[in-house]
Amino acid sequence: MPLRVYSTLTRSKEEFRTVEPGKVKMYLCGPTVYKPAHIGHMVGPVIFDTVKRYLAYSGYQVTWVVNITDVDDKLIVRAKENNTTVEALAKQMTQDYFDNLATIGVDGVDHFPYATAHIKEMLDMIGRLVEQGYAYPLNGDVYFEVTKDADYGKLSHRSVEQMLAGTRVEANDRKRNPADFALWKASKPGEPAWDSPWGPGRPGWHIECSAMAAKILGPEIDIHGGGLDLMFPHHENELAQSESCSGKPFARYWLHNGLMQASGQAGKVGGQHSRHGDTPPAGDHMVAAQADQEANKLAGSKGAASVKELFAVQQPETIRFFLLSTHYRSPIDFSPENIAATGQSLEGFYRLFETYQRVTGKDFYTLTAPGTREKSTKLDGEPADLFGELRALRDRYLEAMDDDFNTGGAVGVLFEMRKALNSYIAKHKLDAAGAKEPAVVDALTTGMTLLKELSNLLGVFRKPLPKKAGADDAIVDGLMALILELRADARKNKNWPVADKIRDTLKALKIVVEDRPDGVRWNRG
RNA sequence: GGCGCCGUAGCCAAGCGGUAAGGCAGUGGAUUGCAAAUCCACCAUCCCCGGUUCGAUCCCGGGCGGCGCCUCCA
Repeated sequence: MPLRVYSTLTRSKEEFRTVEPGKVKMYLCGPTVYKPAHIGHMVGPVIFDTVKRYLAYSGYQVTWVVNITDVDDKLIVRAKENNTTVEALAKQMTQDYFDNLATIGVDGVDHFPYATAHIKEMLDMIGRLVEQGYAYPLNGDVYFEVTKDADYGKLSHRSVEQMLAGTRVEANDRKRNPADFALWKASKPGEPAWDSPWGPGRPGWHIECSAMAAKILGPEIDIHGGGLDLMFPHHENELAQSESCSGKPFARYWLHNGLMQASGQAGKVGGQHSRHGDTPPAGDHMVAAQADQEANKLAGSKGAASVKELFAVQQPETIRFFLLSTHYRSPIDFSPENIAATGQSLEGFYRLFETYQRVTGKDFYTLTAPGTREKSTKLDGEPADLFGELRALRDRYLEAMDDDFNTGGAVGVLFEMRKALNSYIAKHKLDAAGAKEPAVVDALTTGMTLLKELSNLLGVFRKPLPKKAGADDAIVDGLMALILELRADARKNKNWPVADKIRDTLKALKIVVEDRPDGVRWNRG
């Protein structure tokens, strides 16, 4: 099965064919760097990082660009609030963004172009649009004239007439059409400004993506990504500018990811109102509805924790897994409970890695797994039952990913693979004392290598989890060694009450003690 | 008002024409001094009503319910 992707442009799944054979040009709308990133800002990067991994695995040479918007109204406002400069604020927040990407394992971005470093390219593009009659200057501003673009609205599937009816498009007499949008904005005193043929000003919101994508990737790209919320107006406008300027189709596939949603408490209040039967005053209803909406908008909600705060209490790997456990186009309900449930479900994998270590003396994390589909782990010969099952699972995994990057389905297969390997270990009593058949152990390594190969594609299980311990490690280790030695003595003498008391008391302290055939294991819970 | 999305077990979540993957939780069994972990087994007819079809969770129509965008929020 060839790779198929869903494009917003056609509202359907299409076979994936690149502009240039074997090469993929991918652009993702990046952040406006005016405040610390929250979880929602990680959704796109994690998804498209995974997309890139999968495309590379499938044999493509991928170039991925994510822009950094470092000039914008929000930046100007916030810099003023914080008594700093736009430059300083942008620099600080860009670093925050980079740190978070690294933490959550997004390392496939090839270029991070800055808007302020591409003013010239933007002005060139605006100039061409004006020359070609798609744009007009007006009192220092320059506007794109939507009616000049015959297929304007094709991405979000709306027409100019539709947009005018019943919308709140800002009334502006001076514009030729209310839907016309700014390519260039004349600056007010004190605002960041660049010289232009139309006077000092700064770029409009959409032009930077058009200009930078064209500069780095060329006028025709393969994949354009972004959050669903950006589809209109941002992507629609970006598309209009780019295609009007170049006369070529801008992006072959538009991929929009679903948004992160906070389960809103306010919504429940509103719902109860209506269920109780007494009609709340219209005003209250409006307030409840608004509060509800606010609660659902992570970006808008002031309480949304920064990702850094989140990483402090949740493993970044858990968050990444959480984001990939559902299809990228679906909205995800963010709640501490949901994240915790994901963390819980990952425990079994870490257990398996430990078991593997015990059985073979090898570290799962340092296994070298094949990086391409062509060279995928060999599963020929014996044991036919295990290898046969793994082959089937691999097929299902790749089938899921080939179907519009269905990471949710792929994650499910990973769980089944875990079960198959655990089952194999149990069947051959590999985790028990005694000599083991080398061939049987080698087969396990082959299976684990496949697991590594496939989990690499999701960007998970790449590195051991950081230890939970604090600075008192040496002391705790020493004390634990002593306590467990005393407990071992008690057990030897079949003094179960003492042994169990030690284990139970430690458990209350969040230290889990397990008696294994080959010795005792303890862990901070 | 316009453009869309969604409704699968207690929760999360694949499947989208041939009688429902997986995970968490739960239940029974194996193992264990007892636990933990692990293994084995069990655990849903897919919001409702019509239609198309030999056959629908999956297609079409109509409801009901939830949600997003149209506001420089990723």
